[in-house]
Amino acid sequence: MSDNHFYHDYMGTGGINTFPFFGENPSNCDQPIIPNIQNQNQHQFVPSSYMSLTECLHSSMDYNTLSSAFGMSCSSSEVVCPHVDHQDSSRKSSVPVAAETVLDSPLGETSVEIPPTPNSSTSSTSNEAGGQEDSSKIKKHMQKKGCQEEGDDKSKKECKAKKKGEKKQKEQRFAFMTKSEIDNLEDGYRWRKYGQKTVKNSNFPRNYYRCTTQKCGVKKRVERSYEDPSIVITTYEGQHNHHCPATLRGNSSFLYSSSHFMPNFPPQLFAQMLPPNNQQNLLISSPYNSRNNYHQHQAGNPEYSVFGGGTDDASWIHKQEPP
DNA sequence: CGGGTTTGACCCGCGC
DNA sequence: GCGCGGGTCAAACCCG
Repeated sequence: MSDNHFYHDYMGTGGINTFPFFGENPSNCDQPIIPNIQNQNQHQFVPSSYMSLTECLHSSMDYNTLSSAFGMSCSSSEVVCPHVDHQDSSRKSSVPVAAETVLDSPLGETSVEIPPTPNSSTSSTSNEAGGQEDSSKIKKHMQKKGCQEEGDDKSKKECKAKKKGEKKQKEQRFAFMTKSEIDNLEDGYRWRKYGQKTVKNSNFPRNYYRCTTQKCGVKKRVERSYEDPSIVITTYEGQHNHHCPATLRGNSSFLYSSSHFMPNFPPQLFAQMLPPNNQQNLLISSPYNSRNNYHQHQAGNPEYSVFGGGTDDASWIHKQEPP
């Protein structure tokens, strides 16, 4: 089993598909595959040779491009791990998908992209992530008090009708697997745990976290693979509408890169842009890695493509030395 | 005392 | 309609 995988599920396509970089067989998870983005001819952010992370971030590549490179099309925007969702794929496949995705430019400017899909009748901004949570809270509150207190059948019916109308929109999601002994991997953001559930067919509970920043509705789920307990599956939902707190403390070019330029993009994703064949890769531990280790790796090193392995967090990225 | 965690209860969507 | 399972709430608790 490799240590670093991404899976992709195209929501709304009627079933679970794997992340494009992994081919068509979900069971391919055992084969570590570095994204060959060059082959994704519709994606233009990768030049003829691999670029450095910094180059990537300073290039015309934006969240949009990146997200599409990762298969996060705007109309189908969930990346999931089959280990997590296979067991429940029948449910998932019928979940409606948000028709639009909020994308952040490399400079942190938020833009709204509305894809030309029939479902794209609404639009949203990243700030609505928090608003969505607020509304759901209100909704809950209404359910518990408002609707019940009003009492008469008419208002109850109206309440129900309203609920039917406002079908819950799915936030953009993606999941990744990391080999780690630590469940809650440090990613620079501050999270508050709000729930824990036992998962069917798994000995390990699933933990629910919410970004502690006010009005940021980003959530993440953390669980261990029931197939390989050493693997942590982290699922992010939504997009941060603020800078990474660790960035604000300001202590690393890495944070600057991943969080300033692409504040909503988890650092771990950058690890997927690794050049598979460059000779000198620096594995840089994240500055918010408590151990603050720095490691140098060579191509062919068995630890290559491992991020998080050997330390207590998975926030490593590879950096290509300039030619 | 404020902020985070725990955990039982509740809600909701889905399949049967 | 019912039961199941995932997701969320919120009171109680913990900790620095």
